[in-house]
Amino acid sequence: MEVVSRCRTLSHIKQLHAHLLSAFPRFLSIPSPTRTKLMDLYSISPFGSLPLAILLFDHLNVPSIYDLNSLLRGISLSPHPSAVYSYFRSSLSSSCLKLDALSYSFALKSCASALNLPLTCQLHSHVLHLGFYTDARLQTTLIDSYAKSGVLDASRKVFDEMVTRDVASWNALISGLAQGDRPDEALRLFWRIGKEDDDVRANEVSVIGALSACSQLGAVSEGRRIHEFVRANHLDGHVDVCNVLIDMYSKCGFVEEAREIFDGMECRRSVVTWNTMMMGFAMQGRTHEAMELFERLRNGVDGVKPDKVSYLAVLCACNHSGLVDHGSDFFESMKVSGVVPNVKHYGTLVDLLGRAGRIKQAYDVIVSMPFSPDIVFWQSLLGACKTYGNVEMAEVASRNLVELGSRNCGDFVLLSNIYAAQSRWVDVGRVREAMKLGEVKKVPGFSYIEISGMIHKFNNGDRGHDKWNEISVKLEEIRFRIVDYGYVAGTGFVLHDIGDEEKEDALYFHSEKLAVAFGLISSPEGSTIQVIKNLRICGDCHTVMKLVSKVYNREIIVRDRSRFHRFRDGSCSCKDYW
DNA sequence: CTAGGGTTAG
Repeated sequence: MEVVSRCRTLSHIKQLHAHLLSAFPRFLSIPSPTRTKLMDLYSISPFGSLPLAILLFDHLNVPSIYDLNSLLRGISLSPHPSAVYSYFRSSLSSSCLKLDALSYSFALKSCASALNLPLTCQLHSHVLHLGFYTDARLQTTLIDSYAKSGVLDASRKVFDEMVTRDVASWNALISGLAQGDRPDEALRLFWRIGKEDDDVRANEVSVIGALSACSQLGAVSEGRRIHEFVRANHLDGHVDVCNVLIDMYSKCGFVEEAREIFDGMECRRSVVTWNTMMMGFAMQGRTHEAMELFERLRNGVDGVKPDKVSYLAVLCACNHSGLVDHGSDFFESMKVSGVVPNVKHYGTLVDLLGRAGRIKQAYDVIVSMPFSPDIVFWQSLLGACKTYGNVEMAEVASRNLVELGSRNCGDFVLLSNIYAAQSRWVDVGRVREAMKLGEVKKVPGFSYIEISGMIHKFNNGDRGHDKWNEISVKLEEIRFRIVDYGYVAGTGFVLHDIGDEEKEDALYFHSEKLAVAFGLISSPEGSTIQVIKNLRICGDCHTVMKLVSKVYNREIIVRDRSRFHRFRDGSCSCKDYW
């Protein structure tokens, strides 16, 4: 058995197998624990020997539950984990095999990866009937399966019902909440670790979940608190923890701090480390630094090579600063180095070409790609058409968006604005009619803003905010001051018009306007206003932000998806944008 | 005898 646990490569396993066959006449006569262990090795080894394990299993006259479980384990780790269920099902009807908690655990895991919610529920009720429900690891698997199927309340329920919880149970729920768009709850749960269950301490997985929640919220102060926790508990020796710290600081707008972590790492950097750092620079438009890192990576530092995400990062960096030719070169060199471009690479290339005004070229890429374009491609092309006033291509893009079933009001508004810019009012009316008829989904706009360590969430047209009176007074003031400055409000952009659903453009701007006004009343003069996770920065909103930064002499940083816009003294770091 | 929780991406 000792020899078995030392097997590290496929040839080791095969040697062992041969050795066992020389001692025993047949595979079937190898005594059970050893035989099962051998199967287990074949089953879970990362060298593609799972088919061999399956072959051996099918060969067994009387497989034990151990044999079955080691097979299920291997399949659940393979690229096709849903195959677990066919073995599971056939064993359900077999009389000689009694499935145990472990078998259910693997079956549940495969449900989660297949996003099969009904089956998850069914297995859950089996588990209850069979009396396996008290098994903590099985319950953790249930939490995870429900979370991956998007039913976080069910995960919570299982979590609350648990009698004895360990770190993994906490982590399963924290990660579930963080990935399921409920980052604030994830953070609250993180700080509860160790407070109610004795002997449970947060570990590296817990902080990874909590930090990824911070990145989503753009909550630096919270992130710093967790960073402190990481240092105090000596968790900063883990590469993955460092990666998430880099990501958190970058996504909150503090690349410098991300860089400090990157440079000061005591453990070896992985590709993910490099990619995360490059993405951080790309988001901020610091293209040079991103490209420099890419070159170092290409020269094989840290013993790692660029992968598809590395190429994506460098493409994003080029996109952000409008370096079309560099971007195209990277795209070509990626193909040469054997990295196959995927949707995201093509998406970035198309966006890059479109923003640079090479609309026809962008269109040619879309129609000649090796796969069919999704909604994002046409949205990106439509955005470029708006910038360059290309009505013909805008109509092509819109037609494709409708065909792909887009219900996003932004797509319609964009087309309408393109017509409006050409004074084609009949067409504008036609688009607005179509919006009313076509059940176009109104995007619930919201944004987060951080002011002295506190995160505030603003909803679309949020008149119910407790500072509403002050905010509305401030909005009026902003309006007058920027009008004095010579700004003429364009279509739909009326600062005091919050909550007016009749004006489609207003749909986008509410939360930004609220957040900026709130920032101006709540933060000390001269300080930076950080608006995080905005709906969309476009057109008039961009203009107004620039003016506010000049008129009020304040820096405003806005994160719009994967881009940071830094408004300062009347200009913006995103020059290629509008 | 075996098991559960994790980071980068248009």
